[in-house]
Amino acid sequence: MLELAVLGLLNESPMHGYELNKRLKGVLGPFRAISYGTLYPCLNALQAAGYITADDSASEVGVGRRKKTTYKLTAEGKERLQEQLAEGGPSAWDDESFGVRFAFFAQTDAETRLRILEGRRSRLEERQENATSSMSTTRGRLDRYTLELQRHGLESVEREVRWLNELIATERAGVAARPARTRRTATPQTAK
Amino acid sequence: MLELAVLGLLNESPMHGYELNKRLKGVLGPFRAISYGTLYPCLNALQAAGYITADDSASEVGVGRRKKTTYKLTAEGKERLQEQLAEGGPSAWDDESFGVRFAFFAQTDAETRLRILEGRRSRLEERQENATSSMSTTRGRLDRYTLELQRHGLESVEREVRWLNELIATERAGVAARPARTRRTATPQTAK
DNA sequence: GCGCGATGTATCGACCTGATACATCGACCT
DNA sequence: AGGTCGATGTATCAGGTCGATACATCGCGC
Repeated sequence: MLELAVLGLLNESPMHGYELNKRLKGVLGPFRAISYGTLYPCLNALQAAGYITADDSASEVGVGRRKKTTYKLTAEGKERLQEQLAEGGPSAWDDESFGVRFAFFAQTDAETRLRILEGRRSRLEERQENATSSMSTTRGRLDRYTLELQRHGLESVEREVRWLNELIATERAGVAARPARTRRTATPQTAK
Repeated sequence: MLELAVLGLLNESPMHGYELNKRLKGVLGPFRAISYGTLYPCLNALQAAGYITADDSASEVGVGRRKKTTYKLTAEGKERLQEQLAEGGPSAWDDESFGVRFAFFAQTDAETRLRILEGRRSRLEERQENATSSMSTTRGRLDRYTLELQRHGLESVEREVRWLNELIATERAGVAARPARTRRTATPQTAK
């Protein structure tokens, strides 16, 4: 999750932890930043796994120099990123994950984009059912505020579904225009 | 946070951990349930602090009886709940907290309701500014999808602000109708 | 009489957050 | 020059939370 975001950002250009964090909040939401207590351990793990390198540019000029560490993707890191982007499984429809996956859609192939969009939509529809069924169960026994909160929540979900519908339609139109061309030996998909 | 939700729910009626968890998901979002790994430790802490009691109804009929623990608010617990409800500080405008605070608005006095609603709104407006300013900074350098994500996020925030505006208007009208009557010696407010 | 899904309690490792600490840099003020 | 202040930059830790997992009982239908 965070791993994907970091890899994707570093793929655009190498940068410091601090800048990474700022860019991250533009990608994760676009609100909601993550904390350094999460980022730095993640960076260390990524480095240990060989997906990124950490150039410590302080070697010059001896003491007192400000510590700056520039992180860069390795070849393995790029491969890893491609893997992650291609994998559009159920974990990608979560609130948290979806935003990140979507943010890197430009680097994702059309098939995966569609799968993620549709997965997200069905996840949302599932929620609508849960909510409406639980509302009819507790029929009228809630106070005004609780009711209003649920109504607003439900409306938000409906809005997101409509948004997804538009996106899906656009994607399909795009796919129809240049059919299944992703410059890659199409791994034979089991139809539907 | 979770503490408030548990206290508020138990104030309506005593219940088991399992039911508590189900009700919680009706209150926290109304999506997003919390896990038992969070709930039970919290219940234990609450019990240790003397805010709730845990009646273990298995004492009868000897062995093999199914374990059921009914949690109930104590007098201290009710006091604690009132404290928590009255305290409408900055921590209450967070995404997570706000939903819970709102769900118990029926038990909250009008003044606090208004403070929380307005605090939430200013929090949201702050976000709008951040987002729009960072958008003009990175002017045009984002791809189509990132842009679309930000646009949608911003639109959601705008919608919530409008929602809050309506709620605030309603609250004010209500306060105007029965002026400052909360059956409680009005602690002399510094005007405005 | 037997399986199966809902009810019910509980814990553990892995992960994340918010607070905190420390240090340097550039810019502006006096 | 000297000073303060906010942004940049790296890092850790206690405490809280999640998801998975384990166990056991209840009521129901077949």
